[in-house]
Amino acid sequence: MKPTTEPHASNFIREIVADHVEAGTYGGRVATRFPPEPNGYPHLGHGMTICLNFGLAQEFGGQTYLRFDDTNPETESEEYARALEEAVRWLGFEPVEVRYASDYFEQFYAWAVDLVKKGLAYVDSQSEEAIRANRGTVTEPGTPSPYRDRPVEENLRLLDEMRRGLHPDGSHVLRARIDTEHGPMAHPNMKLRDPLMYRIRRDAHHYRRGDTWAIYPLYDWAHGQGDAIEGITHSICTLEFDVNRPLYNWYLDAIGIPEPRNHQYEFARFNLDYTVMSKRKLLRLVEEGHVAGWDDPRMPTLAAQRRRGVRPEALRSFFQSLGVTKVNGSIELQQLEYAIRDDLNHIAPRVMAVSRPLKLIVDNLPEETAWIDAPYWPHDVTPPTHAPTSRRVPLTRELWIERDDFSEDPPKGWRRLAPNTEVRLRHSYVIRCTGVEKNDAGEITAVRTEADLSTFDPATGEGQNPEGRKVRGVIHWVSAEHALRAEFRLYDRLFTDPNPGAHEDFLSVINADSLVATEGFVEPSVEDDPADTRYQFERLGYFWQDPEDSTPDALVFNRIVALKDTWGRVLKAETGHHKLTGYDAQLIVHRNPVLRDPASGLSDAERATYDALVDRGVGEEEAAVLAAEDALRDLFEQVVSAHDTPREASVLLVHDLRPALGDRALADSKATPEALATVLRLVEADTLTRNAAGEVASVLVNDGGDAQTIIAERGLAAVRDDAALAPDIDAVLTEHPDEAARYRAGEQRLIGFFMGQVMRRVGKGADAKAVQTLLRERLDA
RNA sequence: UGCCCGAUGGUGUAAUGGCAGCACACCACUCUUUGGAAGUGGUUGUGGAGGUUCGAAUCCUCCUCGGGCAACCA
Repeated sequence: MKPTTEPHASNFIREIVADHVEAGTYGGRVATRFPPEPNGYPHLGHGMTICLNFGLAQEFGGQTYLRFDDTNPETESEEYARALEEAVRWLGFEPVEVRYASDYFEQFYAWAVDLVKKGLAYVDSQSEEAIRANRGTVTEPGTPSPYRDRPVEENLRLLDEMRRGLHPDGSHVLRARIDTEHGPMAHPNMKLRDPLMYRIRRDAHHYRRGDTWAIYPLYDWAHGQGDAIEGITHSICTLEFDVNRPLYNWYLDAIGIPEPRNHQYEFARFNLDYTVMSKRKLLRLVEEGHVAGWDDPRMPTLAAQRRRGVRPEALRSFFQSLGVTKVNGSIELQQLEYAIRDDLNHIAPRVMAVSRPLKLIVDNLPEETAWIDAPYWPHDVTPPTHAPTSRRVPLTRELWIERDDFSEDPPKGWRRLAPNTEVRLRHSYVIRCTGVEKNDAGEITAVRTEADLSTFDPATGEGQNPEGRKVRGVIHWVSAEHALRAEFRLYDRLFTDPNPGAHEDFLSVINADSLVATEGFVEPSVEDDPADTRYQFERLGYFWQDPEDSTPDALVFNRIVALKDTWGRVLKAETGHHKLTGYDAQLIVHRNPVLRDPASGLSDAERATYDALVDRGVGEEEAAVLAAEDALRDLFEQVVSAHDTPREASVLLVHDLRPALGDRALADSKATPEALATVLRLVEADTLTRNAAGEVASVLVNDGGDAQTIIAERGLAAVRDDAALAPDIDAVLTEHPDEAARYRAGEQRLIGFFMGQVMRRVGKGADAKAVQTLLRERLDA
């Protein structure tokens, strides 16, 4: 495996893959796929999926296919497919091969014929409406189609005719014929009510297959099979497909794909605040002209982020920071912005630009231009190798400064220029404001200043503070004579509400100021740089030239991301303007504790059983479980008849045996009543600790056998005498002197830490009470 | 309302019965020729109620809340 720079943060899917690799489930092989439908431009969500799939395979020495899920000719196109492919490469990944679901159509069809022959699929000739109506609802079962038992020969003939385009759209479909214990068309999972496999699209033109096919497979009848054909091991998709998983497996069973085969795992897609991510909504933004196109830098598409100037490194680190879970949530914009800044900070040379110019005149400077050798990098950034470390910046009497950097009536905390105050010109003199010039309208047209010539030496680039005073403010500037004219495009969030999708019309919360274009100036040095140089314009943010619109004669700079703005925060707080990011206080619902009857959910008959159990000494919670679960209660009675301690038996069965079962039925348990009774006897006799009893129960469930043997084999017999425990306790105390000191200093809760350490050393046989007594004795001594 | 999935500070995510940690955000301070970066410190959390256990974010029960599923979309 080739080492990567970014560490692999773990997540639940990675754990599964790692377990499979270690267990050799697929012979150590890992194969993933990125399976987009080419019906839209890829966005950040796709980026996450790309990084997950490719990253996982990369880490475990596996491979990843790019597979276009092009089963719907009506919405898909070559343009989208190319954009998707480009996005993968831009993010830094190379598919082992590019595949198309449409290349598998012949194989899918052969499998479909096979299913028909097996009686597992049929041609349904109901209308679309009838099919929908007969599917039932989430709460009511559906009705089997009158064509469900159509003879195999007829199905075969019709399917062939459908394929050859002999039937109009909508006249027939091919459906899977799924029988379960719930009866036909009655499974609580709607996906399992005879799902459609093929629909007729006679006149649709597929962008790759042309007109060769008159029928097209649906998602479920394509995806798992595509995975199987490619030998995918881990098929990762988003959460909403979890209900499709049983069908995914049903189809694989039906066509006879043996284990070890592809399996589906789901994770939560992420939402980003102040953004929409659905293809439909993005399409509307583009088509209705709310943005300039799919790659408008305000869009969450990868093309847009790229054009904006975001680097793939930043996105990869952002996705990494997000993690992979099954929790539906929303990411704050700052998390993305942090990743972008963090990436740019160490690769972007610092230069000066003025986005909203104001003329400033330094009256006591000489006429001739002074050229200052100004460092590209701040003291705390190590420049990339081979990067130039400085450039020449012209200093003249007339400069442009930022309009926001001067105030006639500065607010509290102002560290910029104001009448009679001093400020440092970045890389140059300390200047003092001596006056302002205004036009007839009273607007400031120029600021007049004088430089303290002792504070800077243009020849050496050395500067020092004036005698006895510390100048805190620093402002950036460009020479009015030498600066290059430029347009600056300042981007902000596209919406004013963190969750635009929650509004009936998401366009109602569109941010009118999401793009502000200004005319300003940039220092002349940029003229000599490669056009794709990413800069930090000091005190403004990270910028680069727009790759579409910028030309040497008409420079256009995109603001990739603003700098973190502590001053802006202070100002807004003081002026009472609430930050856009502020959330409404969450509604706190205080619920009164209610006294609950554990038996409240039981039927009358179960209630009687429950009462009887409680009378025999069984705890209420346990009694409720036993009353509701007949099989478990039968076992309970058998255990009790072997050893008559109902309370203890109920605890063992409900809290130890049942969880050990997991998803399996009780019938799969290998634990005999007699063995369980023995466990109870041993606990009663203090030969077995309660902790170890759970362990024994778990082994009994999985492997059967008798309690005594298991205890002997695993060394689970109770250990409680001081002599046996002392060595381990002493060892733990010696290994953790710091914790011991903290405990003695009053951090009593650390007893839990020590307990854990000792228990881990001795094993489940250790008697917790004895350990604790001994531990306290030692620690208090 | 049937089935499925989920719930840890404001946000994202760790802790796999044993010290509730990390990052973003926020606040304060240090440093600073970027109100950047960096550094130090701090505020804030296991949805609720019971149960099991020496010990529960973790296991069990019920409740609450959120999401998904009834396209000839994927």
